[in-house]
Amino acid sequence: MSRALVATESQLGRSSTGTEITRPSLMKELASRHVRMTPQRRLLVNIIQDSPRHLDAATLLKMARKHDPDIDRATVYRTLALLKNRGLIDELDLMHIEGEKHYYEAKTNRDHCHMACFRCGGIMEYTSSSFEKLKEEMAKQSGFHIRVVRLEVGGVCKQCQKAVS
Amino acid sequence: MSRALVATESQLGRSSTGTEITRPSLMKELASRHVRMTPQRRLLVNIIQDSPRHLDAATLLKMARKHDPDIDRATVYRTLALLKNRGLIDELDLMHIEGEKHYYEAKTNRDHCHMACFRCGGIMEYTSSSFEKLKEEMAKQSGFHIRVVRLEVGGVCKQCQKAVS
DNA sequence: AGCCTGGTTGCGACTCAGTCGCAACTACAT
DNA sequence: ATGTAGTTGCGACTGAGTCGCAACCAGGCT
Repeated sequence: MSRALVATESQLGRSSTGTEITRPSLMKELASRHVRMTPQRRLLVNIIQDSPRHLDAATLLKMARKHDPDIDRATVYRTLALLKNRGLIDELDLMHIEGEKHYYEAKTNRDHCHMACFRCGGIMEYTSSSFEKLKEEMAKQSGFHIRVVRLEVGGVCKQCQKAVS
Repeated sequence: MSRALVATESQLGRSSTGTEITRPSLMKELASRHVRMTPQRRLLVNIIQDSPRHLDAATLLKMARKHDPDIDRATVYRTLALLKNRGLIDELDLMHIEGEKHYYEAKTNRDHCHMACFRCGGIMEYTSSSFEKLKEEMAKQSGFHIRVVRLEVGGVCKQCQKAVS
């Protein structure tokens, strides 16, 4: 009932716990909304969908170029904007642990929090029913219609605390 | 006990509710930590401390130049970094509602959440004991030592929902 | 299957936030 | 009053992201 799910990832990789968190198919979502599909978009969307880690625009571009060397930076940004505006991906800052860039991930069925370790740079994901309750409470008390929520935490992870610094 | 405090601000101004949220003196904090004080820092720190709104670096620079026309951009950034690293100010994105810049505010005694309205651009602040509890829960369950928390919400505020769009 | 057209792409030039190295300067401990 | 480590202003730089434009093409229509 109030079981928390904690997933660790080393560096910026993301562990797949597979149990509670699921991601709807971006391609299907786009098709059902009659968004025009191009080879470039297909490529980018698939990379995002399948990525086990949080991607920034530059990394996404690099990965895409392995399959289509001619794909452009602008296309990457435009596709990310498209997905973001349609609420299909979330944009993260991950506490700017590696500079000012943004990270993206396919939206999951449950909102989750990202905890960034200032020592090792690792990112942990965290979901709990308390988070869901807080969201509800906020919406109710403020009358706000919530569209996106971003909860990010910076600090030192368990492992790095143990390690004598 | 679980009373929520909701403060509204028009545009990017911030309403001072005065009741629960307080801000310790930055100047005193810096003095007690033996941070070297220069006229430039005094000026910037005072502006930040007294500001009723969330400031970005460019605005802070502009305001500072009214008193010291020679103060430099780099000094502003360096002072912000200094305050941030010492945990005296919080850095906010406010959901990038006005571009990629960052906003800053003197750290308050209680963490609070920022709710950004995509329609009117207004920012609301929100504190509640549920938020405090969630923080505790996260720290406990994950073993993370939390240093900074940022909870940001994007959506449509009460007023803008009423207004026929 | 072929055509049309509005949406999409690649390109190059641009903006804007933020950083850095360096020489001149200064807060403050002595 | 002095010495020096820390700070400032400056200018050049980086890196993320945007924009206007001409060429291109997805997909609806025939």
